[in-house]
Amino acid sequence: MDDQDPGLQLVHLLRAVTVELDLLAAEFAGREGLHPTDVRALIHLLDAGREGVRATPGWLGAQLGVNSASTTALVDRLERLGLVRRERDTRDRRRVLLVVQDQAVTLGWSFFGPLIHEMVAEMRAFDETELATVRRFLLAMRDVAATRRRAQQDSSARR
Amino acid sequence: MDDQDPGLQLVHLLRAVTVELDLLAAEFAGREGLHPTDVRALIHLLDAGREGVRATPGWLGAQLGVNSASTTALVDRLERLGLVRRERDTRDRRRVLLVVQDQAVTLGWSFFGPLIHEMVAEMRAFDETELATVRRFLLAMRDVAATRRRAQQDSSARR
DNA sequence: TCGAGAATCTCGATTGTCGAGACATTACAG
DNA sequence: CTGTAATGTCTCGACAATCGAGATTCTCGA
Repeated sequence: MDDQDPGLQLVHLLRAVTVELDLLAAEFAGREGLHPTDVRALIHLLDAGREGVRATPGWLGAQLGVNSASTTALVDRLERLGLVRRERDTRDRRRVLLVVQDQAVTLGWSFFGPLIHEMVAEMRAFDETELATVRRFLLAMRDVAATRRRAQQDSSARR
Repeated sequence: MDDQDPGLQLVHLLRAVTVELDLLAAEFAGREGLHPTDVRALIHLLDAGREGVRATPGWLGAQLGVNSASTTALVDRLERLGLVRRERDTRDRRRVLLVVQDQAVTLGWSFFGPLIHEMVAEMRAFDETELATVRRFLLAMRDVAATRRRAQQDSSARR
């Protein structure tokens, strides 16, 4: 009935994966009494911690695509939950540094840990060459999306 | 500093792709004056249309993971925007069928069309064997997420 | 020193989401 | 056939996440 083109099939499949992951995150959010945005923020904060990036409200808001008022409210929530702590930057005192608390790491792991574990386990069915191919593919798709997003941001900022 | 494990790398990369796609959808939503949920609904409605599935409010709500009140409000919005039309099912008169309007298809294509096109173009850098590998990989990841989600839904429904 | 610009926060309004429950319809047991 | 349970959708009231506009505090270059 549809999709002879293997390319189209893959696009739909990739989207199906993102749909599933989003629903999984939403489910986790609901169970923990936090909102989908909070989970997304948690992801970025943990990434930042792992990569040694210094997180600030402005940075976080940019990552999530929300405005500054929402970011403040978001950080308030995360702070109230004990997931992050606000700390004035001593160098640039306009800035606030978001310090990820241990509890956030624990919470993040309780959700992502098992998921990651299962995914990595599934990957054992692929040899190194195949994983390299997948990696190349995902990088290409990410770049398409990222490039397209930047282009549209610019064109809307120009108005 | 991190990630010697190629498996972990891939998990993070997969997540990065979903983050980009979500942001892209959010950007599109904001530009068109609709909400992220509306875009997600549009995706599922177009899929249903393409696959010949008869969409109803209950079905749509289940796809999106929102409750019935939100679903009603969502369908109200979509109907007001002229994207779908409500139509009573003559066989089971409790049901309402969601008929996707041409305008929805046009709108969906204006967003997904170029994106899909670029992605398919990028895939020309892969031969058939490689695409088959990617397909196998994505199917595995989707199933991990889907299985995990169902498991957690069941465990929370049991309470 | 002064002014432009950056980073964060406050305020008021809008609106998407939820929980509980109403209503109509269908399915099924007796 | 009849009454009862289950299903699909919608209504209502409350909550809270988000936004736009603007205030505040601070940095940095002229």
